[in-house]
Amino acid sequence: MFAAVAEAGGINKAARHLNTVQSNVTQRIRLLEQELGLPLFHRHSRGVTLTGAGAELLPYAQKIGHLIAEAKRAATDGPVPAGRLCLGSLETTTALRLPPILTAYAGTYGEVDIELRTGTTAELLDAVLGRRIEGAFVAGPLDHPELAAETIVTERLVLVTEPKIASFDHFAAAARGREVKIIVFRAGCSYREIFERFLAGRGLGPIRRLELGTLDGIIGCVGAGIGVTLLPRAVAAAGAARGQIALHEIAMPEMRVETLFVRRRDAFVSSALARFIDCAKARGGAAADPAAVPMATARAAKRAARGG
Amino acid sequence: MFAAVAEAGGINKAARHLNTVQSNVTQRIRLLEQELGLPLFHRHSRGVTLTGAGAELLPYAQKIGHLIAEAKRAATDGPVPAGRLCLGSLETTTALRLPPILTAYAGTYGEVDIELRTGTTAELLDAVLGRRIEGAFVAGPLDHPELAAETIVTERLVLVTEPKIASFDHFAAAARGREVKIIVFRAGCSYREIFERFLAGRGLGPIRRLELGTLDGIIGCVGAGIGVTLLPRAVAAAGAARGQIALHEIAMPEMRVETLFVRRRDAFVSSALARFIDCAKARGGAAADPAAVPMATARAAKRAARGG
DNA sequence: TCTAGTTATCTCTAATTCAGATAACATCGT
DNA sequence: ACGATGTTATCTGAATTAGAGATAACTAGA
Repeated sequence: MFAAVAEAGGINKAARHLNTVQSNVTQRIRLLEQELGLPLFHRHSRGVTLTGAGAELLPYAQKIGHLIAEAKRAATDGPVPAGRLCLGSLETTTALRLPPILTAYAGTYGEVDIELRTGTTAELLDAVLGRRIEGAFVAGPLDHPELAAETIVTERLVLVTEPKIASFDHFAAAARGREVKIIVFRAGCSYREIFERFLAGRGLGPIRRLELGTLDGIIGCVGAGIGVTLLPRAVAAAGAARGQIALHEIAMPEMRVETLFVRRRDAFVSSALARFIDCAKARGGAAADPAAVPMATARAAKRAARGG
Repeated sequence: MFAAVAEAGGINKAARHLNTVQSNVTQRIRLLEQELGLPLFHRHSRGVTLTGAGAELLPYAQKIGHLIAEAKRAATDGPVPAGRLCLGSLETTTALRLPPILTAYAGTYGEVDIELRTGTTAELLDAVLGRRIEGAFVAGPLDHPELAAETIVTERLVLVTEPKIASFDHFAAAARGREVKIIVFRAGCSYREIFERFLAGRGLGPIRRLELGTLDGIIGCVGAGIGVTLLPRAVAAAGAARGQIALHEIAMPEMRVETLFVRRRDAFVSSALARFIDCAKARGGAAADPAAVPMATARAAKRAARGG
């Protein structure tokens, strides 16, 4: 309750947030101050601010609160995954990599309710650090002392064009000085940033953007010559094998991107989360291919994508 | 309360330890189990033992308990040292090094109640790790991830004999095959172990031991030819300067001993403890010399000891 | 001056905690 | 076999505490 008041900046706001009334919060803060023998807040007309002693106490209160919540989770967690699992993922990863992972996981562990939110790498890392989600797929590389990361897949981005473009040089020649339309998943997609920097560095452009929500939509539009895109090779390979699109390797280090799964190092790993990470590592390489039936054929789809 | 029951191994014992009655503890454990929806203990006629879920919960409960205690200390701790300071020290250190530190500290910070317990290095480390004391003087070297250590003094042990023994070789010649009487502070004194290993390694002995509780007692006995001892050079130097005893250097790495002050790395450092560490580092080199008046002359005593 | 925001305090009810007494059970030693 | 001694579970009434509402007092800003 003390932590809630400190974080809300006022007893009233904290009371609303705690689903109780102001008088109650006031009383209990008063009792706490009495027990410690010193004031924890300065009261003024716009709320409260911490005193020195209060500032000393706050990190302990927060840690204690987190530990209590985590203790409950750890104690009630059984060997068989169950309960709610809150995860985060990049838009791109959600569309390209998550479907086979989720279908396999949901099929095996039906007792788990998965809650997924999408965001940028920065947003997701913040959510993980703030314990709002248990883990997230983000773009690497990453080095943070409080986070544990596992590489799910390392992929090579290739330029995807309509089939009649024979090589990257053809594309560059055609695009020089002319408008380039790029097709991306959504704003904030990390591939898009890489793509735009790449084009700008080559003096290609200006750029126009077209946003599409599905992988086959993007491949279809690219195949029809509406624009170009940047996709992991394995993801686009099936389309290329069907002659729908053409792939062009780009020899730049930025074209190697890795997808990581991150979680707080000090947080409890529920069995639901542990099995999810297993699942993600096992099936991370398999892309969502519209032609592939999810469950049993995920492995076959992966082989096909690589071979093609 | 849960943690107390788990640690005591029974509800009854825990109740006594918590200054309450058994029915109360039973009730609250029952409520906790009800809240979590699973049993935490197996009940049997000799008390209780943890279930799997209980074992998961215990470390959290302990951590939470420690954090609550520490939060109180951190919040109520002011910039001016006050309250109780629980420390530990080796017997030898207590006798040789602590007096000037304690008198200086007690003189400056009169509001602090110091509680001191003595023990071996292993006992003291265990007490620090178990949070029963805030810090302790122990013998180095030490490498433990949960402990922070500061070197208080590095000293060189010398053989102390009656004045008429001219050199170590004289002593060795006289002692070979004959009984050697060594004078030590108490069983468990780390100097004693070093000394006995050293004598055994040289084939000297057999050994007889005489225990004395004070430094000047030891020096007096050695001076009277009753036996020999091993002391830090700085400690024995004043006696040697007065011609009471003779010192003999021994060129062995084991004769370098360091005294460390250790504390838990993750524990809150009260201002009382912080100032004590300052004080110990500043005055750690000064030995307790019976001729020196503690307070103001501690520095002078140190100079004299070094110079002699 | 009035309004909208804040915290402090009082009061009454409901919930919880506490301590004691008792019951039920197992273990050990005679 | 039986009692002594230990254990936990349960019931009960008193004491304590938490909870919610109403009101007061205060401040900043319009």
